[in-house]
Amino acid sequence: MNQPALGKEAIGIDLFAAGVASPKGKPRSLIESVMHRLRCEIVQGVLSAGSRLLIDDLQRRFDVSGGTVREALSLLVSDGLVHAKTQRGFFVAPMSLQDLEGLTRTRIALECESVRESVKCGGSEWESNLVAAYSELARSDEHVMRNPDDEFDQWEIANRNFHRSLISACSSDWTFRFLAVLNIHLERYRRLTSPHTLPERNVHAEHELIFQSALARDAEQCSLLLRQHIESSVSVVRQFALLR
Amino acid sequence: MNQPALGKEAIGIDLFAAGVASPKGKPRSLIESVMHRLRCEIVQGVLSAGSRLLIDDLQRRFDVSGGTVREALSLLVSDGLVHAKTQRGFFVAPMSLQDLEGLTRTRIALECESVRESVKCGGSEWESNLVAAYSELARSDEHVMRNPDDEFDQWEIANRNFHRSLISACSSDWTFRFLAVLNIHLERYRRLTSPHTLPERNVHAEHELIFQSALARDAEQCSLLLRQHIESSVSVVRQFALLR
DNA sequence: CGATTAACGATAATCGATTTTTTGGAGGTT
DNA sequence: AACCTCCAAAAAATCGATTATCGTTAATCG
Repeated sequence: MNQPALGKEAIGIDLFAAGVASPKGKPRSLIESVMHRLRCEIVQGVLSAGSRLLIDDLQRRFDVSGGTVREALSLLVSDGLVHAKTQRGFFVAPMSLQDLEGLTRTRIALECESVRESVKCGGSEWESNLVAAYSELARSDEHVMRNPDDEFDQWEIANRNFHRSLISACSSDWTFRFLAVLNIHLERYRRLTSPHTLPERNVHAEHELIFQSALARDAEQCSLLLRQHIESSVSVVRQFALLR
Repeated sequence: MNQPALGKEAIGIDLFAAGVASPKGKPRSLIESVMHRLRCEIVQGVLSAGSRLLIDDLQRRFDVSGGTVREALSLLVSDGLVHAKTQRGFFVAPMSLQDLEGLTRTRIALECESVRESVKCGGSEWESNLVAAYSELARSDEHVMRNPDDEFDQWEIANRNFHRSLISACSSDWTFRFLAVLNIHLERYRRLTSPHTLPERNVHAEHELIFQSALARDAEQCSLLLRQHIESSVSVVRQFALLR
């Protein structure tokens, strides 16, 4: 019968790159293009959290019809970057410390459990992917130290790939999907606060330890380090209390 | 500044009832109404997994314009019940044993971690909600034994409320949201297989044990029982191998 | 003077028509 | 038989205009 197997061309949430930098080919439709541009603007903070998304404005700004804008926005509801209220339009998802904490706890639940399983059952393919992702990230870590502004997009990609590689051995599509959503949102917080956290805590050292414990197949240790890694990034934000 | 605090009227995924039976008030717009009807049909299997969702058909069937259908569909992408492919339309999310397993594992990661925390930090309000939800479920468990067909919707609600109560003490909105999504999908599988699993394994007994360990504040035990509870429901499906 | 209602302007929701894109052959070529 | 190319039907994407709804301000009433 009919079993389309959900190809990579499915739109909506895309598992392969959710944030600003998208490796996906050229947009295949206006809707997709508008959706992508909106997503970037939201993640980058051009459209500020909580603000209203007026169809008319967007329609003029992107030079498309209202219906197209509406549909792009509806699709963006999928990854929670946009909220829709009946008869009152669309809004950029608000940001708050509470939201960030929820984001973080949920991420920990999913990612730590996944990494535990991956470390246990990962094969050689998993291992080599992980090694590759790690060295790429190590390179990016250095670059971003020098010129934070230029290299930030690249670092985001490398970071995402590293974390994805860690859990790629045996995680379900659903887990990937949710983590992708969480990561878009967390990226938004990172971009908001990154100008203020320049002399970054030693993220690189944390990554290295996680990487080593993964290769050493110490599932519990790896999971624990990962948890601390994820938690510590939120405490940086909390210190600056940029939110509310 | 602008902080709309995301009221309960937000559409898209709704945390309060995701499946067939929705306690939400009357739909406030055509889009919402179409969205809800489509969601029901998909969850109940009227629209079969993997099948194509033709705008023209739906438009005629629901007596609304194509644009309205498109937007309802776009919104349904949010909870993964509908997939959108650029220039090729919309599809009902496919079902497979693999998907079910992913759903289950992801649910376990989220729900078991959450219940652990809830049992630890739940106050008296949490406790009384849980007691209420449990007795409601116990009642439904009995009813559904007698006439499975009539009472199934009601049981789904009671079941959902019980599981939600368990973790309600300190779970984030994100966790709730994701669990709501997973539950819609799992409900679809339950409805698909429930005719074949009539003499249900003793679900009630499982719920009771979980309930008791929660009240006894035995977080680890509760989490473990919950994990087994969730796992065992998938193995039922696996036996019947209804999928693929 | 406070409260209730009426009228208005802004904006979301909806539709029907038009334009592209995809799909599934029919026929012809190697 | 496998592989193109071209064509027409089907379907999705897109638009511009119309209608319904909300929130606010102005007017009215007790």
